[in-house]
Amino acid sequence: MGRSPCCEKEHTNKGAWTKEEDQRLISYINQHGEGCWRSLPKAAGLLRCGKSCRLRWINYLRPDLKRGNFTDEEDDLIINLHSLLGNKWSLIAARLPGRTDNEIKNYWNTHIKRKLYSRGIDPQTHRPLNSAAAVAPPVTTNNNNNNNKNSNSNENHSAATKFEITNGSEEDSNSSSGVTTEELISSASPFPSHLHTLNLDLSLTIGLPYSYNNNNNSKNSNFVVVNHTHSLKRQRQQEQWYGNNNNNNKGISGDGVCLGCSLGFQSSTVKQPCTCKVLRRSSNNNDTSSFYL
DNA sequence: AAATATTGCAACCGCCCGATT
DNA sequence: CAATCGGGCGGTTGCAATATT
Repeated sequence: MGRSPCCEKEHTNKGAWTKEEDQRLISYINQHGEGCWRSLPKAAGLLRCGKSCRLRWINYLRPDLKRGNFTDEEDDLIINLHSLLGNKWSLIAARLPGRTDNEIKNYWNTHIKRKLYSRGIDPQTHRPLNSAAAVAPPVTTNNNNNNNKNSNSNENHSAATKFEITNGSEEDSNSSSGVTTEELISSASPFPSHLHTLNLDLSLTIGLPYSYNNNNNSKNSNFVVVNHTHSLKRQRQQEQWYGNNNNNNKGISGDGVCLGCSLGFQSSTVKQPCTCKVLRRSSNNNDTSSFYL
């Protein structure tokens, strides 16, 4: 039954890759192409897990990677795509040639979050921070701002296209809604798909329902449980951005949700487990969320 | 200049899903 | 049909580099 194990874990290297390992991987893939990551390490003479090889290649060694700083246009595109797709980094990365999901994820966590916070926007909900815990009316995220040098006239798109994501958990809301991600993105953009990397001017109105509930999670539930524990690192970061929370409940806000949770932080370590459980409502069949573009 | 704190990012972990046996 | 794997993904961690005290 089944297959043989992926790799002998006790005989694999971990940690940072050496130049020699990189070279071996590059030359092997140049010769044989990508694929069959399971057998690649042995064939390439690497003492690495296939997964590790794949990750190294995709995130670092691939020749088509665009290294270096993100442009303002890329920033805006990431923000807009995130408002549509959430933490679907691979989908977002697919719209940014030369960028990897890992890179975008890191960039989001280290730069864009802060940028949005400084603008008074909750990076998880893309709503103004002071309305984060309330059921708020839709907020328009309009890219025709001062930073956008490519503000092509886009008014038709602002009003013309409406998406309804009608199902499921955040995991794959598109697949079960009848609207594919590709359609979603393509419809959102006034440009051909190959130009989505830049000049994408999404005037978004996001009307996700936003309420907390204490229901238990289950596969068929309409709710997604986000069980947070907060790393000290993130906690410090958060305190730095917003000031210390002097609440005696150590960050638990009045509605029973700690500040970190209410702000959408989802990191965790074993050091500081947070007992707070946030039930974040997802869009589903009975819970239509609309995007006005 | 040294110690300490913070930041950024590469890499790992663990889970999920479809494919395979 | 069940067990198992491969590939892929999102979340998290470890650590080097950098900034601050």
